[in-house]
Amino acid sequence: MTVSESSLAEMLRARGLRLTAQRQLVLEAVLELGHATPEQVHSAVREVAAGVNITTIYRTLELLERLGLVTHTHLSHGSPTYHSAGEDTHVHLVCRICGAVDEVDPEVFGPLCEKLAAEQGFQVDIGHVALFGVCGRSDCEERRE
Amino acid sequence: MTVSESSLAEMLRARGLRLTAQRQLVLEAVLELGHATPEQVHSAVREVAAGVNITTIYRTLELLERLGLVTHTHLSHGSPTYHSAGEDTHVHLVCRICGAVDEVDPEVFGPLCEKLAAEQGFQVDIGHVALFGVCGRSDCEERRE
DNA sequence: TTGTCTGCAAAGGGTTTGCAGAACT
DNA sequence: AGTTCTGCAAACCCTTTGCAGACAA
Repeated sequence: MTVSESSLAEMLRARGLRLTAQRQLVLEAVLELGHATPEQVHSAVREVAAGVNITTIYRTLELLERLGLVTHTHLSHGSPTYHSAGEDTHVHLVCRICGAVDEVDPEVFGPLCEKLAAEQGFQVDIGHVALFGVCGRSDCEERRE
Repeated sequence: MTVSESSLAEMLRARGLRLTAQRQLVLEAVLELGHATPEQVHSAVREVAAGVNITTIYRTLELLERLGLVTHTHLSHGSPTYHSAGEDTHVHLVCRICGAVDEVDPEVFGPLCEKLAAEQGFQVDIGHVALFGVCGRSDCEERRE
């Protein structure tokens, strides 16, 4: 995490941009939360710095995405969710019943991606994939959100 | 198409609901358009019946979905797209560059689904799947929307 | 100091809701 | 006639934009 913090400073500097408390806090929040909507990031940041505006969250998430530090995915209806764009790329499994979001190794997608590339010339963007369905949890129904 | 029309009447009647011109038009539009946002369905319906309100489109799409006649998917940012819930289930490939939406046989997903079911107990909802990536079209860039 | 960043307020797009009149059965 | 459905208008949620003051470099 501290690694990303310092690289944030460097990446910003390299582009003539500035390191601010807000930017550090937003990045930290995304890294900690795992999958979070702008709203959730906002809440997390607010716990540390109450005055931060939601507008800043949106602008900062966009910036961090341009810098390649985070990515977003549309896990279902409504707001997108942001997560770190680290090496640990993963595919999302979203449960239609309870809303749980599981992650699976993109490895599982290998054969499929190759097939699509070969037959359709389509390059799948693995980090952006979300599969909807029903999770196998025994308490799935109860967890319904 | 006429088949769906009459079954629409039956399905509605069976639930004490009513068949209206608007409902027939919305269903027709979805069937014809293939993949359409509420906005696009609205435009299509308006060409036949000018006075239909966007509110009615939303309410009708929701109804048709409850009846199992159509489904929706989130192909990218913004509005969802609706399509018929017929037998021709398909998976969507959305190009991040030009926005094209291709369809592929869900067959391709068979092995993956089995693996996820076996290893994670997750039942993938095939009709709801959208994969993002880059299509192989030679004129992809130019088609950019 | 200088140009970037932030907060605030307001606008914008898409979707939903309340209500009274219109329409289906 | 009795309900359901529709159109209209307004409310809502989420996101973006304009602008002046705050702040990093």
